[in-house]
Amino acid sequence: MPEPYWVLHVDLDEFIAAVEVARRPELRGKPVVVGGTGDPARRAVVATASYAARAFGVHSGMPLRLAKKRCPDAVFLPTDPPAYDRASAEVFAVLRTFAVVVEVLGWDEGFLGAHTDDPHALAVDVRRAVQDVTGLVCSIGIGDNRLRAKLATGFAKPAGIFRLTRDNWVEVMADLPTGALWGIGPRTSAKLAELGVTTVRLLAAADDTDLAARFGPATGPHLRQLALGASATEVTATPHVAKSRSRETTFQQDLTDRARIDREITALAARVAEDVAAEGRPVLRVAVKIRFAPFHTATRSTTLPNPTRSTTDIERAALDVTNRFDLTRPVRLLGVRAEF
DNA sequence: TCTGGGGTCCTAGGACCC
DNA sequence: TCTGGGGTCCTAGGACCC
Repeated sequence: MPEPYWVLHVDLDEFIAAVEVARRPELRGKPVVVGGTGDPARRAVVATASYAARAFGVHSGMPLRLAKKRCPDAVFLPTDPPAYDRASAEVFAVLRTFAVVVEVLGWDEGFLGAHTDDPHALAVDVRRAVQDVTGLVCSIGIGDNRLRAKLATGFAKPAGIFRLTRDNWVEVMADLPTGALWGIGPRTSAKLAELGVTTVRLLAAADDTDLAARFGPATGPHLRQLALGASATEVTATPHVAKSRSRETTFQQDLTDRARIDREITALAARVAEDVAAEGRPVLRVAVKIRFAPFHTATRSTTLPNPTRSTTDIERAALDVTNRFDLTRPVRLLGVRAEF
């Protein structure tokens, strides 16, 4: 009899903070907040907070200023993406030593597809190997599909292993708010609540026609599938091919000078062109993103007359698109994106 | 609590064509 | 006369995730 197929979701605990602590052992166990330049007075957010800092109510995505307020004694560190790239590569190298298919989801998480009679034993082995080789601690979710494996990890943390399948789905998930599902965020959760759908159980029992009317023909019914715990099972090692490349900057002081805006757009377009050149694929569209003070975001884009890899073409297109905005309001962020 | 940076996918309206 | 219906592309925005 063939061994059953399992999906494992491996997720590093407090990854970025853990990488920083690994090279500064004196910080172990202390509140550590990594984000921006490490200066909590500047416009930036928390990339990762250590568990000790989370105890003070600090979490990812929170403005550094607020993190400083909640946890004044925390050590604030700048982000160092190359260091996280290296640590991530080490972790995935360990995962690939196992007889599994490895799919990268991000710096600090991935899926494993495995044929095994004992997924728990496999998870124990993987967790030990990752810690032995890299010093980093991970949690592992075991599922009979991708969604359940991913959600299981949330119950496994920190440093644990949890199994979520069709057998315990209702018991574990049914009474949780819809926002507990992977793919339902605050907006969708609030809209569902307007329909009286507050829990996973109620969403699972909702009417597809009603959901389609509110969320669109594909998204509506898809939401109910999430509540049933249904999802794809396939894990693929095929490397991800980017569909776009972008660069954006939030300015410490809002921009009002038009010439300055054009210079910044040109610089961003040049950086994007550099990234694109490394990719070697021609660009089909160019988009510009502008966030006006206090926080309203607009985008404009254009399909290029001809596919191009040329820096000047990309810069010119970005400047043309920029011209289509009303630039009388102060600008907080500028971004340029190239699509393949 | 004044909210980064880098991505992806879906929706919807209008243009345009047959 | 002022009107069908389907298909596809373009564009802007919304929402989500790490």
